[in-house]
Amino acid sequence: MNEHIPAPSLKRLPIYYRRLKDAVKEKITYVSSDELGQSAGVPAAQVRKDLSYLEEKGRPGVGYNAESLAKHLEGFLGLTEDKKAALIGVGNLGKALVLYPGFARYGLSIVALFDNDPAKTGHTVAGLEILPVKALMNAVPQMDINIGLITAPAQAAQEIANAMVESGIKAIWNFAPTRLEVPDDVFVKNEDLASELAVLSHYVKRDR
Amino acid sequence: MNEHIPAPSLKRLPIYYRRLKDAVKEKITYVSSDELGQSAGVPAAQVRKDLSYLEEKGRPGVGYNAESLAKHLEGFLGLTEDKKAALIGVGNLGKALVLYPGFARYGLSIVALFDNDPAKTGHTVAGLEILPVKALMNAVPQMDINIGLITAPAQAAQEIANAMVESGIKAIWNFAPTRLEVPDDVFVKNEDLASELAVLSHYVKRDR
DNA sequence: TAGATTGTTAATCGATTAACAATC
DNA sequence: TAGATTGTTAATCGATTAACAATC
Repeated sequence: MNEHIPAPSLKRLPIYYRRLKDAVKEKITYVSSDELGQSAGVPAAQVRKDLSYLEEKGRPGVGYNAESLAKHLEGFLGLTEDKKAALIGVGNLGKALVLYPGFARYGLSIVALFDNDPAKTGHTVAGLEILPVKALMNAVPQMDINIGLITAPAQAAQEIANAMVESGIKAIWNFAPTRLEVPDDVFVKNEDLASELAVLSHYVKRDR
Repeated sequence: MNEHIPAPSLKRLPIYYRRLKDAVKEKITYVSSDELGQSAGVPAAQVRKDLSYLEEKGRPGVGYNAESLAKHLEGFLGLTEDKKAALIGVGNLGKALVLYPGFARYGLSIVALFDNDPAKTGHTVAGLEILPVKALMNAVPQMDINIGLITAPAQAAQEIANAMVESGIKAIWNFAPTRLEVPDDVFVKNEDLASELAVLSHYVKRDR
């Protein structure tokens, strides 16, 4: 209830959210924990446990009100707040994330691009001019940026993280395959495609 | 030892691997579990436990032989085998993954692109012609493809998965935000950026 | 030998799941 | 009322961590 929600539960909430939005679109009023569980591949009990960390309650014998729970999740997950992000490292992955329309649905907009390569600065991607990293310091307060995306090579990542921290960013989404040293009050979410690939890779190898 | 390695352990192995390769580059012969742990943000005991699922042993009082353990991990993770992938859904995310050079390092090469949008088929990305999805059936055995990447919209994902299964693909990396129904012998790794974003988002929201 | 670090066992921690009274 | 499904507690499961004898 008032406990801290575990990360695994938190990650399932957007899945439930999508299922609820689908239900709303189909004019279905109530969705059961069993149905929500199927969308995420977990048992109904898990869903109920996950939702027990929220304030919203279901109706015994009926299920959860799709519209109301979806709204609640929007608030809880912060989907409606406009989260503004700066992206540093405009390589292929960086470009893709800028052009990826999927983030907007979850309230994230990338509003500024940075790169230390002079061959890149000045150019434009998705209508945004690529700025030198030293411009970050002013841009963060000015544009009200609260998230930093690192899509630069591993060697450059720590230096970029330092610049982000210095500029006042408190949440970093790190796509570079390296561990970042940051102060305790800065949150880092590492996204390591190689780690994920390892699981697939190991499976494929075993398979023959 | 002969137990099945847990997924969390498996995901840490590529991180240790990178640290070992760095050590090799710097001509360091031995690396301790403590050093490996620092690169992954876990305690030394965790590293030793993770490595206990492999055959390779460390030397008490000394550490792990960097070159030898790196080699072993390459084999265990299947990094050296050329894993060939077909990518279906050549939108922004799809394009990015095709152009992303990071995969090659882990033995994955995307060798064929598919899309059902006739406006896209025939065009070329990274030297690969985009083919209609119905061409998958022949391409998989012909090109020895063993992994399928789905970067299409959610609505199209299940149909694409069906085509992949029918063509003989046994491992699917699904970037579409939906759960796929597949036979038991097909492995699906879901990659849900919205789930990951939820963790960041929730943190940012709390933060103010 | 003394110091360092391993491999492994046992203890701990935290997440998942089963079970069921409460309730719509 | 009968049937369905919730919220929550307790049991289970599995991963992490501490501890330490073994060993280089």
